[in-house]
Amino acid sequence: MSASRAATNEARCASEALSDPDECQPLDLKRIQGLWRRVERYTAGVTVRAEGRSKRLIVVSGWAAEMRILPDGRRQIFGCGLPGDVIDLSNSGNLGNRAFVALTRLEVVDAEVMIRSDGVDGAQTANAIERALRRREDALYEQIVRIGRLNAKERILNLLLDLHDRLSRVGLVKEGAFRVPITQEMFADSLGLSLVHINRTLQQLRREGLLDLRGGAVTLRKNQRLTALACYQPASAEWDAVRSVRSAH
Amino acid sequence: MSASRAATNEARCASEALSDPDECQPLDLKRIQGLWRRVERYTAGVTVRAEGRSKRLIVVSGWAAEMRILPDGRRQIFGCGLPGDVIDLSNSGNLGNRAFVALTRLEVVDAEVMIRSDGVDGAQTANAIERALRRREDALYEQIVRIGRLNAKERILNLLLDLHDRLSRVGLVKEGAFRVPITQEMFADSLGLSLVHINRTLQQLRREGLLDLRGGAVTLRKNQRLTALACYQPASAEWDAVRSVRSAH
DNA sequence: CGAGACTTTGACCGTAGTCAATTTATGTGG
DNA sequence: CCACATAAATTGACTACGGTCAAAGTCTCG
Repeated sequence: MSASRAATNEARCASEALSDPDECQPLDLKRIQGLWRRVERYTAGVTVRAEGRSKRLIVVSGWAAEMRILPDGRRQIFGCGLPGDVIDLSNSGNLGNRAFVALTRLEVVDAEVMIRSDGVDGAQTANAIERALRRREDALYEQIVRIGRLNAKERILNLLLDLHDRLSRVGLVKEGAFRVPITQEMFADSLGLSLVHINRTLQQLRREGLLDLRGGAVTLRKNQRLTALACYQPASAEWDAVRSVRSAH
Repeated sequence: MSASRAATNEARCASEALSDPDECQPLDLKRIQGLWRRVERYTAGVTVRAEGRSKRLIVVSGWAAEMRILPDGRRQIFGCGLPGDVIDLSNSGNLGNRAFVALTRLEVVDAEVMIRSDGVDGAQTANAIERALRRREDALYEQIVRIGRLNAKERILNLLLDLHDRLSRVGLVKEGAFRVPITQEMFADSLGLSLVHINRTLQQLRREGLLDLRGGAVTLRKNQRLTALACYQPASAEWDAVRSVRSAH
């Protein structure tokens, strides 16, 4: 596959990701192709830095992970940036540090450039990016529920279902299967578990026929048992919220 | 204490919280007092709803908690809204539900109203609110590290240090002590632990002389041992990020 | 004083972590 | 295309942190 051919495919991905199924227009493909020269490339393992351009990037192809390393070496992965996701490097908060690291070959476009180059539809593109930012924040909440209240099996299934749906939206799921360029160690650091436990739980899930994992590609056997086990449809929080707070001093 | 007197105090809190120590002016107290009639009040246990006004509120006094209840009754608390914090009710994301619940008597002001009523300094107020929103997002990351990679003792100390610093900024820490209107059950649901384990760990921390807990007020014995145990100074993430990713497929 | 919420304690269990070794990819250079 | 080096995945044995269940003790407040 030639480089330019790859470019076209990947642009398609980002375009679909930035368009919500319901209300919004997909981005104009030609425009993204026009941005071809503005694509930044990273190789796996490289940290994405916020130098000499805006701090918001759109992933065109590849995977990135946002993470922190604690002083003693422990690592926490906050989430993954997939094609169509926003990478927001304005992490200059007062609390500690975060870094985005490319997990694969990674291509990104400056969000500002994307908006400006969009002429008439600038506002639309800007909107799409706003929505992507909101999705990213939602993902943080989902991550908290995962590692805060789900057990190992649930965490893994929940994360895989999440990845499935996000990749599905950008056309990266083929016949139920999708690539996951993530080592079990990274799964562990994402889900707050140990490498060994991830391995054993994955095997258990395989034995139970809930998923299929071969050659870096995953297939989920989606059925009611799986989605139930994954706690994937978060229930409405407002029901019992009151009941369980009672008189808080 | 009369109602109007309370109002003055609480306005002071929000004002200080919205001003960062470094660059920004505190809000004009008189203006907040002028908003007195626009304050919304909730009693402990009530869910804050997004009806008939903007979706961003500023906490003037009291505590709120953002949480989700899973279908099977498990609960996850995402974080607390303290005086000066923003409550963002635009949680209409596609993924599940969240709710803000008052943990004490709670007073809030519509952020839009606050900005509009601020005449000349509208932009400044708007900025302060932007910063508060960013702090809130940062808090989500801290929460993920806490429940993802810290053990029970670390989680508790880390959370308490966080609360200490946030309350300190709004003048709610007196001689090292601050009120925490949070039951141990809520600590548990915030930190991803069980009620019983929270209780035992708290006692251990007390025996070790790391903190003092009496009558709903906490005093942290701040020293190097405590901050070290709490993993509270998040290290720079970029150091070894690369080392541990290597070739990710 | 009694009721309900909250905290504390004990006994026991189980999920997940640790350590260490082995097997299986994945790659790279010869 | 094979040999070696390195990263990843897998397995076993053992440990421990934290969960569960159940009961008793406190605190508040009407």
